[in-house]
Amino acid sequence: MATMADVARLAGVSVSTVSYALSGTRPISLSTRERIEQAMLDLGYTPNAFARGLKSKRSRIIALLFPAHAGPLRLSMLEYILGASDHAQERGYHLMLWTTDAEDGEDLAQLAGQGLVDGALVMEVRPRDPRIQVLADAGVPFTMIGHIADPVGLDYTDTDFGQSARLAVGYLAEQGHRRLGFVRGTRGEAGSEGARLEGAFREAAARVGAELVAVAAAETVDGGRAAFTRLMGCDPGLSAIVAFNEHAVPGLLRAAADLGRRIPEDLSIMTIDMPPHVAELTTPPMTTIGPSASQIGHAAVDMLLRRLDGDAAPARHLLFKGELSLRGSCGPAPTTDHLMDESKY
Amino acid sequence: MATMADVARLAGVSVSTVSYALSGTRPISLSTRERIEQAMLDLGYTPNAFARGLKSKRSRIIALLFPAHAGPLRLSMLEYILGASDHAQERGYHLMLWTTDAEDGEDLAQLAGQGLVDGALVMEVRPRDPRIQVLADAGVPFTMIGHIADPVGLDYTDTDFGQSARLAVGYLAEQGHRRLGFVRGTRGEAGSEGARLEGAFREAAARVGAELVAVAAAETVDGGRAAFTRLMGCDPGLSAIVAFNEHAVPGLLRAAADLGRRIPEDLSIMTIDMPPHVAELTTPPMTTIGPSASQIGHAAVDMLLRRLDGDAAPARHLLFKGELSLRGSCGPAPTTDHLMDESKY
DNA sequence: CTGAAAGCGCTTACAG
DNA sequence: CTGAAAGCGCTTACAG
Repeated sequence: MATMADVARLAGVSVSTVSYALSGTRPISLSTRERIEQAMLDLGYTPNAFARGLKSKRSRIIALLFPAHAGPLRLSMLEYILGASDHAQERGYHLMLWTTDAEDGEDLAQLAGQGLVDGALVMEVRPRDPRIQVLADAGVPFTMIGHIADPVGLDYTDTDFGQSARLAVGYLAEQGHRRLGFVRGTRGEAGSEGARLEGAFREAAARVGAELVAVAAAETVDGGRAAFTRLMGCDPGLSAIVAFNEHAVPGLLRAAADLGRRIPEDLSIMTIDMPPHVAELTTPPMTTIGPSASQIGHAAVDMLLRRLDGDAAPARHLLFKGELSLRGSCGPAPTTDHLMDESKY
Repeated sequence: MATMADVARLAGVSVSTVSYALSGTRPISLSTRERIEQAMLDLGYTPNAFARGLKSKRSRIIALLFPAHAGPLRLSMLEYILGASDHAQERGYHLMLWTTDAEDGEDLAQLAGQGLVDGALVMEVRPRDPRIQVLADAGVPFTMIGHIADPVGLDYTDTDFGQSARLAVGYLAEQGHRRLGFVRGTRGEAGSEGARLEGAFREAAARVGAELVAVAAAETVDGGRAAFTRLMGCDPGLSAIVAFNEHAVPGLLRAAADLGRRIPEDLSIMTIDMPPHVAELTTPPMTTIGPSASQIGHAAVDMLLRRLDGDAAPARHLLFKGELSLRGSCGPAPTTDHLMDESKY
């Protein structure tokens, strides 16, 4: 590999001149610049990333913290990762994947201490996520995708849960649904995504005068079945279910089929954050709601790089609107339910 | 951040002694070692990765080349990535994600030239993949997941297509299927995964005396529908379809339903390389065949690290057996077909 | 068993 | 507009 000294020699200048030509941080005469550029081309020169990082204290590497073992995988996770990675590379940064769970914080402190990364993106953030404190202590700037219970002073990107819930419930209400079910995952502690989204749906339902029962489901087929049974136990008359738990969807569908409930004629089902190709696999294909995961990943990188560029503005919280993708799993509420509803009044 | 000089000062030794204590490359007296370890703990010392990389010419970083825009995403890709990342971290390496397509090779040559990575893992390898030459020219050791048309002298891990095809066809033959359909993706040039797997299925079918018709399908719902129509046009009597194209599965299922073909009573469908949670989404759930993606990612890292440790053995080709996961989408061949078959003789 | 010193390839004040 | 030189924080012969 050619070094900067090689380039300087070939161009007949000093290494510092080569360095300045490369960074553009001081004026270089045209003829000198041209000789340097030619020399770099001739030698196939690429600056050594380690020397640069050692001296400049900037590595142009950002870490993506993804706790791979914290739960089942979903395709949307890959979309976040690729959205972030693509944009980091566009901006001239490398993206390093840290998949150790680092729950104890020990490993993560190690990693952060190496000075390898300029900043970090934190995925799958939980209400009291120990990683946040570790990063703060290590002085590593970071942006969250999602957020901890108390995100004051911290940058994050997230789904606009309020808007998503209003959009979903509004659509279902238009279709005549007045009794809704909501299924989240098992990790529903206060402040978790599941809990926040459930709250948003409750509010949205109240706003349109609909009833809502919510249950948690394990991220398995049986979990979905059990959730369906519990929902129907709570409200046998519910006509639509919103699932914030991709892995419970097969169980929901099968339990419904076992009871002879046709979808969408007897029961509507909507899923949150399920990518199109996955949504097409069910029969009928799933109507879904959610923001673009790759867009969120992209925006998280932008937020982080802004901090790395020295922006000292107050913390930003960037929310992304969910979009409704109509497929076949939602339809008008069944008429019999309408009659039942009306007979109550 | 504490430096090695800080540790040396606190422990009352020279920096070189600290360095040797850390690397273990020369004997250090117990008392000295203890003082050094205590000092490192007290200071929360972590070696600076850049200084280490600059001096030692080893970064302990490997790149994972994943062309994010080369086609639609599948969950198994995330499994490869996480399998590789996890194992790299276990072995003390960092994994850097390179998702630029780098088809022209220019970007990739840039990246490889920075000296940032000790080696690379190449995913989604195509028969004549320009990335391979770029890496070879840059002197970056690498391991492929999949392989180019002529992989002589190159390390790779891959699915054992022959075994997978024999297992799949053997199972279908046991169930009485004698006329099979095969659906691959659009990129079916000679030497591609699709072409190789198709060849393996042809051989396996011939071995058990079954007929096989193969078609390509676009990675869309409509692509799947069109493929179904073409298959049925070629052989209206086929009773089982193997899909090496996850994205075409919804179209296949719907086209079959449109013709009133029940699954699995009238038609069996099997999918290659579809993760369990995705396989559960269809009705009935998909019977699948394939190796563990995370295992392949893990093994690819092992292969690469062995080279980085100086292993000069001949190139290794490591094939992984596919496993059959029986779910609901395959069953015995319909009896009417049996009768039709027999009436021919 | 331990230390002093050179040097990896850059960046960046300092000097002209 | 350009150069000589210090120094980033390590590793590793060289010397004892």
